[in-house]
Amino acid sequence: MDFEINTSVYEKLPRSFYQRDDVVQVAKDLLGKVLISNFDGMITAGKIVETEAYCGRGDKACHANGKKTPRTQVMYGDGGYAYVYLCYGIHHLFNVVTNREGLADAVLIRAIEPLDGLDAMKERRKFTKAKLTSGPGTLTQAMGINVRMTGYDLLSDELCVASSTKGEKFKILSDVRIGVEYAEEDALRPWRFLIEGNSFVSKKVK
DNA sequence: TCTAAGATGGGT
DNA sequence: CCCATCTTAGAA
Repeated sequence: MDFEINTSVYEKLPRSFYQRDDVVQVAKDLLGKVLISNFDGMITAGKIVETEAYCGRGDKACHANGKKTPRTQVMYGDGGYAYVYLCYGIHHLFNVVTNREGLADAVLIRAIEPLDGLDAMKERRKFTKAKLTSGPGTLTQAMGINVRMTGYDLLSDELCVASSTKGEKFKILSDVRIGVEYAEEDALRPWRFLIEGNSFVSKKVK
């Protein structure tokens, strides 16, 4: 499939999309949108098919749950910037910072359906037979996203999220978030969202 | 300084 | 099931 960075087809989401105060709604609205990266002369793009919401106030699963540290600083900034952190010393997980200055919410992007730059993705994934972009750590590797991109403006030309004018209809499924069992009662929040029937999600719901 | 834990992924 | 791998946060 051809993909062109053409504003008549793919339009960057405006800052106001990210600045909304309901991070759960933003997580749902990010499904179906297109994540685009342009690093090292390689353009890659994919449809977002799975997300998770994290709220900075009262959510024990969120890194910035009341605590402001060097790592979580960017989440306290304005919406529409990248928060990328290293997980288990190996995986770079990409989040979209949402809400306004001082309100540290974010949406973790957990899986994409590749649309463009398949060769670059496979090369970056070292041609393994494993999953290409179905998981928060694999999609970042495929798209060349790493912790150095923390703070990147998502309205930039290197890394951005755009809407497709195709307007496909789909049903949204929700489930508990993955890997946050330590968060006690907050682990039960059904804040993982995915596109029903899409085969590129990281895991099916129960 | 020291250390345990972690929003995972891939192989056995 | 097991483990690679290393930053971060919080404790001492």
